[in-house]
Order: sequence, then structure tokens, then C-alpha cells
Amino acid sequence: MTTEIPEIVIGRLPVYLRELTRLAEEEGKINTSSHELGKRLGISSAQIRKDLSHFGEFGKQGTGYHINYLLEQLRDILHLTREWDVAVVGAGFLGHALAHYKGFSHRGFRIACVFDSDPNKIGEIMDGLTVQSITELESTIKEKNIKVAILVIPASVAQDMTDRLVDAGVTAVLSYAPINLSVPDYVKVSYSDPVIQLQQMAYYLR
Amino acid sequence: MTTEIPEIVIGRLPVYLRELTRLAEEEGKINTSSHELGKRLGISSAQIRKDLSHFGEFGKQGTGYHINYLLEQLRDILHLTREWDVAVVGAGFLGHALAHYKGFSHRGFRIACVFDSDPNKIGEIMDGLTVQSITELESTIKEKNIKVAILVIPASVAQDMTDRLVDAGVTAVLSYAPINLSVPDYVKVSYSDPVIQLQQMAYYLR
DNA sequence: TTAGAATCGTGAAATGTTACACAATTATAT
DNA sequence: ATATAATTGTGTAACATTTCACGATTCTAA
Repeated sequence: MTTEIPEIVIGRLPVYLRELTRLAEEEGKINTSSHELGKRLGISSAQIRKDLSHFGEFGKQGTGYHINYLLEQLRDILHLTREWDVAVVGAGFLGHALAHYKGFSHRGFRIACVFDSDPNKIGEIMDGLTVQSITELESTIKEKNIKVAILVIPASVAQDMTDRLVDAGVTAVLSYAPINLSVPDYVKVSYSDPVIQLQQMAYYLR
Repeated sequence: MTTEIPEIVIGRLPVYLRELTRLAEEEGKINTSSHELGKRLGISSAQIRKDLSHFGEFGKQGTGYHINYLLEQLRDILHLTREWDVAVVGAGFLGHALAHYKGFSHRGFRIACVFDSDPNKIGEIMDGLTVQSITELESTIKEKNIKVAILVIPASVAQDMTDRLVDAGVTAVLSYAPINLSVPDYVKVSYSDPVIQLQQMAYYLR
């Protein structure tokens, strides 16, 4: 049970977390089963049980899972029992959208700072946050001990900024820049390029 | 060779396309190899060759690939030799960001219309486009024969809007709403929830 | 003209992931 | 008290994906 957990399994846990939260908060359910959860997510019940079995035994035969207990366990596994400060790099339209998004705080993250290199944007107030100069990137990230960054800048400067973030101590980067980033092994990068996703679907369009 | 191509293979083609475009446009290269491409993407050369072999033989032994020819072939495979009109549903911050994003047009897509239900937003000009009332969704999509939609609305209305889009003829949906969507088999959905991605990475944070 | 290096495409092996199916347990109803 | 239905966790089988490794081809340089 202390073997390396497959990344594909880790990738599904947040989805379970999100759906379980919905079951509890929106529908007031107390218990659920791997069948019910799987049906709602389009995933087989066996897969859900197998995924969870990597971490322990959270259910009860005949009864299923107590939602709040399972939620607690999943948050614990994913290190979401604390709130992670996040640095947003880039104050363009997408940076704005992220800074105003209300969905972070209840799910384990908090936008702690926003950086931009454009003098016209520096000092601008974005939903309670002041846009800082990119020159303050290293000092602020070190001072606040920030580990997570979101990159919303053009591809041309994305690798440079990533290097600076990593040097400053960031170990998780969510990048919206349309470019592959090089990072050391201990740093995780997750990509979000809407065009890549649309192009994948285009294959299936007639 | 006419067996079903694995979806995971299709998923990598746009990434190859993007990197090859960069090699050609940014670095002025004419030829490349599976090794070079793989190194830049963090993918094994064998995987790239195997992926491409599903569709034909595009390289030359000893020489590698002619970039422009391979680009052409990939665009053809992914149905990107034409431009697809896209409907954006939701004119919030994220809808704005997408409507202003310059990265669609050269990669096969064009934002053709934006919808919102808020009377204060309807009529607003967004980068040349006028925000339309959500009541015009069906008629506009049918009229323009739109097959692709981007969902940037709250989870609470996402399933409803998806149903309406699918009824109107949309068969590819890129959803930013933090909820799992139900669609018929012939419809593709791709998800983008920044929090899900951050939560996945949080597992690896100490 | 020949040797050597680079590279592709691909069958087979290795590895990884998902689905099946069942013993064990729990709850419910009679 | 017992039968029935629901459900978990898991070993094993089935299936999917990746990697290996090699014959064939091409280019370059001596």
C-alpha cells in the first residue's frame, strides 16, 4: 500500500471530491455508493472503489460511503486541509478572470498576489488585490512562501517566468501559455490551452 | 489501419501541431526528427513515431520529417483545414478573456457569437462581437450551423445550457463550469476547471 | 563507391489500467 | 431468526499503452 500511486488515480480524486461536495451541499445527501457516484460521473463503480482502495478502506459493505467522512479523507489525501496561497503571473483578461473567480477559496486555494510587467497595470486594484511589478516576484513569493503559481502570460515569456518562479520556490505551476515548459523533476506543471482541447474535439467533427 | 484510433493518441496530435508550428515559425526550421520533437515535448521518440504511424508514413528514414508537410497532414487529420465557428456562452470575466484572445484564428477556430442572460450585458460590444440574448441561442446556432461551443457560466445552469446547445446542433463542448455534464454519445465534452488541476498538483506538495 | 551515422516504421515485449466477479459484511423486511 | 438485497474491497483476467529493438532506408563524407 506504500507503492507509488498512479498519477491517473490522483487525477480522479479531485473529481470525486467535487461531486461528493455537490451531493452533500446541493442535494443534502448523507451517504452514497460507488454506483451512484460512478453513474453521476460516467465512471465505473469498480474503478472508484479501486482508486479509493489505494489509500484505505473508507466504505462499509452493504451501506456504501458516509459522504462527509469520505470528503474529509479525500481532502486529507490531497493536502487540502489547509489553504494554499497562489501567485497569478499576468494581469491580462485571463488574469482578471482568475483574480475575480470566487471558486478558489472553498476548494483549498487563495489568490495571494498578482504580477504584471506593464507599468499601466501595476498598482491597479483587482478584486482587493493590487497588481505588483514583476520585479517584486521573487521577493514576494519567498516572503509569503508561495508554492503554487498560475501563468497567464504570452508563450514568449512563459519559460523565463517559469524559471524565475521555480528559483523562488514554486513547485506547482498551472500554465495557460500555449507552450511546453521545462522544469526540474520535483516541479509539477499542469497545462490549460483551450485551443488544444478544441483541436482534439475537432477530430471527431464531421 | 482503419481500426479505431485511441483517444489518447488524438489528444497528443494538437500538441505535436503546436510544437511543429513553433519550430517552423519561431525557429525557421525546415526539418525535424521524432527525437528532436520528443525532447522538446518530454515525450519518447518511439511514442511520436507510433502515434503518427496510425495515420500513415510521413517521415523519411535517415532524414526525419519535413515540418510543413507534417503540419499539413496533422491539420488534415484533425479537420483543421477549415475554420470552425465557436459560440461562447457566458459573458463574464472568462467569456471576455476568451472573446479577446487572439490565439484562436490561426489555429482553426473563430469566435462567432457570445451569449448572456444578463440584460445589462446584452448589446455590449466585445472585441467586435455584440453580446446576444440567450433567447437567441438556438436560432443563431442553427442559422450559422455552429458545431462548437465554449461554456463559461455557473455550474447551476451548465447542464441546461448544454442540453439546449446539443439540441441546436452543437457536438463539441469545452466547459469551464465545475460540474460533470451529461451528453449523448455523439457529443464530445472537454473540461477545464483550474481548481481540479490545482488540487491534483496539491497531492505532490509538501 | 563504400562506410558510418541518423532516422523511420513496426512487431513484439513490457508495463500500466480497467473491468470482472465474488467472498464478506451490513441492513432490512418478514 | 432467517432470507434477501445492497454494497464494499480485491485478486485475477482482460485490455490498452508504452517501450524496446531492429531491419530498411537515406544522407554525408572520405
